[in-house]
Amino acid sequence: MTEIKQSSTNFSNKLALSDECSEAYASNIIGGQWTLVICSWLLSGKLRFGELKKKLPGITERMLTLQLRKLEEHKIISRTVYAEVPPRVEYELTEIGYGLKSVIMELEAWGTSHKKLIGEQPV
Amino acid sequence: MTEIKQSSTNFSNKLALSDECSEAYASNIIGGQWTLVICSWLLSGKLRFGELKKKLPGITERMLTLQLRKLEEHKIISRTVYAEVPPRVEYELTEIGYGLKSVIMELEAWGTSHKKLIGEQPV
DNA sequence: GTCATTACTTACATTATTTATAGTACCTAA
DNA sequence: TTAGGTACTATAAATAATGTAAGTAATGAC
Repeated sequence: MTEIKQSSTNFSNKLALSDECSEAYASNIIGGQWTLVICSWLLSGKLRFGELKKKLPGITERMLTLQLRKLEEHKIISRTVYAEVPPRVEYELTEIGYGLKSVIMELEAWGTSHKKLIGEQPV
Repeated sequence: MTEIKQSSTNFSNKLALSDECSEAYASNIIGGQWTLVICSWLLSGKLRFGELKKKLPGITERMLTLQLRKLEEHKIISRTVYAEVPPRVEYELTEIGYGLKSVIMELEAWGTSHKKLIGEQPV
């Protein structure tokens, strides 16, 4: 967020990886702290800024804004502003955004079984 | 890596999210810069430290070590040391680690189509 | 004795991401 | 006139992740 330093090694590493590995590319896009959770909420329908905020306990408005902007920039969500007062802004998954559904489901399934495995660990 | 500050807001946010969202949990585990790429290389068989290093242009030994340690800690890979000189260490996916295959494939598919979509964007 | 090889470790520096806190514009309703 | 709701923005600070550079142990080849 804020500003990325395009001369950093980190930047060029990410670029190179993204270039040759689609999974690294995808991970860079959706890897943010709240990104996937936002998407998974949006999977069940459009939501307003304030509604998302309520669903994500602990997120700051700044973080939510940043993540939404990033998602919008990557065409994963669309943003609709209604010229009302007080303002109303709705966020909705785009088609490619909705395509994340299977990714999210796989991740969720894996996460669940991993949690279970670790939980079973003999102490 | 290094040390996580367990009193930070970030830490408790991650904990809370991981707790209620398996996809956020999974993302925390495999979200590292090189994690998925390492796993995807290991999907096709065990590899030595030096072999991995060659396959990941740009990674430093420190980073590779850190990521491997983290993966090992999460039981995603196993580490076998052969008492030889010079030393030989092999890394291999565990069963749960191998379970990441479908996650990786979904991510890769999504990444590919996203790349294509963005590439088509009218300038 | 010296060098090469391998898989690391250590100390430190830099960059990136996340959090904290306060403030803004707009109109409405009291 | 004042307060209130909504969706933000600005700035600074804290935390986390990554990178740089150098060094280590063991042993066999020379």
